[in-house]
This record gives sequence, structure tokens and C-alpha cells, in this order.
Amino acid sequence: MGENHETPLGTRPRTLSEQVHETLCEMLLSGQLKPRDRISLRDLAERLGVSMMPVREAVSRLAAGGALLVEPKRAVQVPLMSAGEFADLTEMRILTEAQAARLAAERATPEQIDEILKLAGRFEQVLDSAYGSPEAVAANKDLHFALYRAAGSQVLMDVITMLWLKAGPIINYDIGVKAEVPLEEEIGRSRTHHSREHHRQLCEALRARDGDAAAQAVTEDIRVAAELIRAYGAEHMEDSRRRLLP
Amino acid sequence: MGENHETPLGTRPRTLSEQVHETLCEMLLSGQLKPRDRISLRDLAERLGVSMMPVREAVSRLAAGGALLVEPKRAVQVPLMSAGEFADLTEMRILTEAQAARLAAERATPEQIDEILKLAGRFEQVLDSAYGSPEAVAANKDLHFALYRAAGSQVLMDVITMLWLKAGPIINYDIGVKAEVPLEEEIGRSRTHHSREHHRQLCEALRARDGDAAAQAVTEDIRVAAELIRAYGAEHMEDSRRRLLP
DNA sequence: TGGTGTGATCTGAGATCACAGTTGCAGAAG
DNA sequence: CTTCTGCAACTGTGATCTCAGATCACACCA
Repeated sequence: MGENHETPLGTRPRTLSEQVHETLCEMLLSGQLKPRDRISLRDLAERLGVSMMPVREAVSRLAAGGALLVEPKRAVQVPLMSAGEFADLTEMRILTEAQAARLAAERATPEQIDEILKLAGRFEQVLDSAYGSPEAVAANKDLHFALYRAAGSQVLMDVITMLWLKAGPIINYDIGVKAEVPLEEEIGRSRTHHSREHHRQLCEALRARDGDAAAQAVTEDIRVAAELIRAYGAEHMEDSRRRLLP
Repeated sequence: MGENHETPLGTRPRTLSEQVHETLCEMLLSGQLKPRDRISLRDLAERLGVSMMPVREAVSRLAAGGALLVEPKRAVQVPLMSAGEFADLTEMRILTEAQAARLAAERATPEQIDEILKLAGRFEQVLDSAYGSPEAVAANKDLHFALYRAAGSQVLMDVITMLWLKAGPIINYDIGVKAEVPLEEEIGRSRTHHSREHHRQLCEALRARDGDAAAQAVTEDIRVAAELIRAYGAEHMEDSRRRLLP
């Protein structure tokens, strides 16, 4: 008789492959991996203390979802994205995440809504203390995923997770880099401002059980963030040959 | 045995893993694999004339998308689906495929629309001659995917493909089985009738460049088919322990 | 100085093997 | 005839090895 654990980002997986997969997901979602970053299966295997095999399986799973790009006989890398692809991805995120927000507003239990409101509060605190930090990225992620989980649709969650894995390296890298560049503080502030505003609208919508308003809040949150990235983060896309890493 | 066979779907893959992946996708989409079917990595490897390794990678990719279920130390199998999960999946298909239809109606080139109309015509022909046959299943698939491809969104295509891989074993198996059961002819006819009706609406919408109408047609097509499956195919879901295979 | 080739080194792909759980069936006990 | 038990075949997991293609640095020639 085994104790069956679910393994959606948080519990520990039973096989090495799943452990490596979780690790890689975390690295993608938190911005530790940037577009154009190359990963050697051997290096990663050695660093994690396993053989190449579990790494290969985890990587092939991520490559299946487009989160990693593996070309035969070449190092696997975090894929670049053209501006068009990014716009495409953003529209897909809006379609799915807005729907998740709508369902969450209509179906979530009071406990789930409380949890989301709590996470929204924590996110605001982290924004005050350290915008652009890994903590802020994590807080934002936790808030959004708590919301989507409350929608009660596993398929929707899976799709949204896949989309985040593709978008993670771009949005998080931009957040992190921009936050360190004085000239771009304005962007950070406008982003912060919009983010606060949309999250506040979201919380209100959840309290009022207003699905349309929740969907609208999430849509705006995604759209504004994507627009700022598109405007100021274009160098991470297209065929830019600039080397971004040491 | 050991010869390379032609690629069934789309472009030809370069690695053995991709070939195996294509093969498995084809089997899932065409109903050659049914819920509860078990696959042995060794058997499949030998049947395809490759070693276990490419099969493992292909299977893990499909398992990542939920199209296959692999439990440690146990044979990988085509997952069952509860009625709730099927409803969940259906709603997700409606969300994404209706959006794809809308975009296709608005963006498709005249050549793409011609191709879709042509495929719709071929589907009707096949329906007349052999409802429920593998040819009908393939024709239906070709029509839908030509439509979704015309939407011009790769991410959307990827997600829809993932959903079809999960739904394929259920809808195609039901179609195939029901078509052979005299008592259920009525269902086949009503399904055929609805399918024709929705496809006709779709073609009209495409000609008129009416995105809303196209989305509506696809929505109804999916919803009616799912409802028929739900009503008469419930034995393939839940915790039914009935053995469905020889 | 600029282009080129060449070899050492790195890459993933794939085959094969060892291993530990799982499954299923045959045979014994009731 | 039914139920339990135990063993043998089968399962995916993971490690290790070989191989061919890709990459990069450096030296050589024009």
C-alpha cells in the first residue's frame, strides 16, 4: 500500500526524472534560466548528483511543451522567441488565464478566496520591500497559481503551467534586469502601479463573485505586463545576436 | 523488419524518438489505442525495430501532456477519464477550438479557406460511404486541424493537439464501437446529422469571414459530440472495472 | 591581416545491462 | 469449488558505454 502523493509543484516526486523536472520547472519559472541559456545534460546531471538519463527524460518533457529547445547533436537551450511568438503566447495566456479567473470567481470555496486574498496582501508587501527580487517573482507566481487552482480545472491548470514555462524566462529575466537598471526605474514603477491596480480589482471581483470582472482584471494584468516587456525588452527576442551572458 | 516507415503526420522527424512519438500520436488520434490499453516499452520497441530508449522518450513526452499514464514499475497505459474530467476536457476544447475557429475565419488566406472547404466536402463523402470507419475519423481530424492551422497561432495549435491526444482514445473508440452496434445506429445518425449541420455552418461562416459564427459552429460540434459520448459511452469512464479488450 | 582547415573536446542519441518492484497464474490448502 | 500463497515472468528506472555530429580555439596559408 503506497502513500500516493500528487506532484504539482510542491510535493516531492518519487522518481529522479520527476525531481529533475521539478527543478528545471522552478528554474524556468523563477528566471534562473534566461533565453539563449545553454544546458549540458552532463553538467546538469553531475550538478544534481544523478546520471544523464533522468535529465534527458525531464528535458524531453519540457521540450515537448516548447519550454526548452533541443536540437540533435547540439546543446539544449532556452528558446528565443520572436515578437510575434511572444504576442501569440500572450494572447493564449489571456484566453486561458482569464477563463481560469472567471471560473475561480464563480466556483472557489471561501477558504480558497481567503488564501488568494492573503497571497495578494503578501505580494504587495514584497513589492514595497523589493521589487524585481526573486521573492517578488515567487510571490506573484504563488498568487496567480492559487487563483488558477481555485478554478477547479486540472486541464486548464496544465495548459496555463505550460504557457508559464514558456513565458517564464522572458518575463522574469526582464523584471530582474530592468529592476537593476536605474534608467528603467520608471518602468518598474509603472509596472508596479498597474500590477497593484489589477490585483486590487481581482480581489474585489473575487469577493463579489464577479467572474467577468475577475477575467478583466487578469486580462489587463497580463496585457500591460506584456506591453512593457515588448516595448523595453525587445532585445531578448528576434534574431538578436547579442550575447547576454558572461 | 527494422526498416524506416513513412512519417504518418506532418513533417518527417529526424530522430528515432520523434518517429516513435509521431507513431504514438497517430495511434492515439485514430483510436487504435483505447482507454485501459497497456503498452510495454519493450514490445513497442521491438515492433518498431528500435531499442527501448527512443520509446521511453516518446512515451515520457506524451505522459507529460497527460495523453499516457506511466506509473513507476508498472506498464504504461492509456489513462481512464472520469465523467468530470471529460467534461473538464470538453470545456477546454471548446475554449481553445472556438477561439481557433474565430481567428481562422478572420485571418485565413483564401487558399486555406479553399482547402478547408475541400476537406469538409471530402468528409461528407466519407460519411456517406462509411460512418465510423478509420477513414471518417481521419477525415474529421484533417478538417479540424486544417481549420485550426489556419488560425495562425502555433501555441494554440500545440494546446489543441495536446487536448486531442487526451480525447482521441475516448471519442474515436466510442465512434468505432458504436458504429458496429445495430441498436446504436440512431446515435450514429444523430451524430452524423449534427456533424453535417455544424460543418455546414462552419463553412458558411468562413466564407462570410464571420468569426463569431465560426466559433459557434465549432462549439456546437464539440458540445453535441461530447454529450452523445457522455450519454452512451459512460462505461469507458469512472472506475468501471469491465475489461474492454480481448 | 583575413580567411581557412584541422584536431581536441564537447554535445546528444541510442543500445545494452543490472535492478527492484509489480503482476499474474499455477498449485496447494481449505 | 473457492481462497490463499508463492514463484516466475514482466515492468519501468537508472547507469554505463559507444558513436557520430557540432563546436571552438588555434595555427597555418594566402
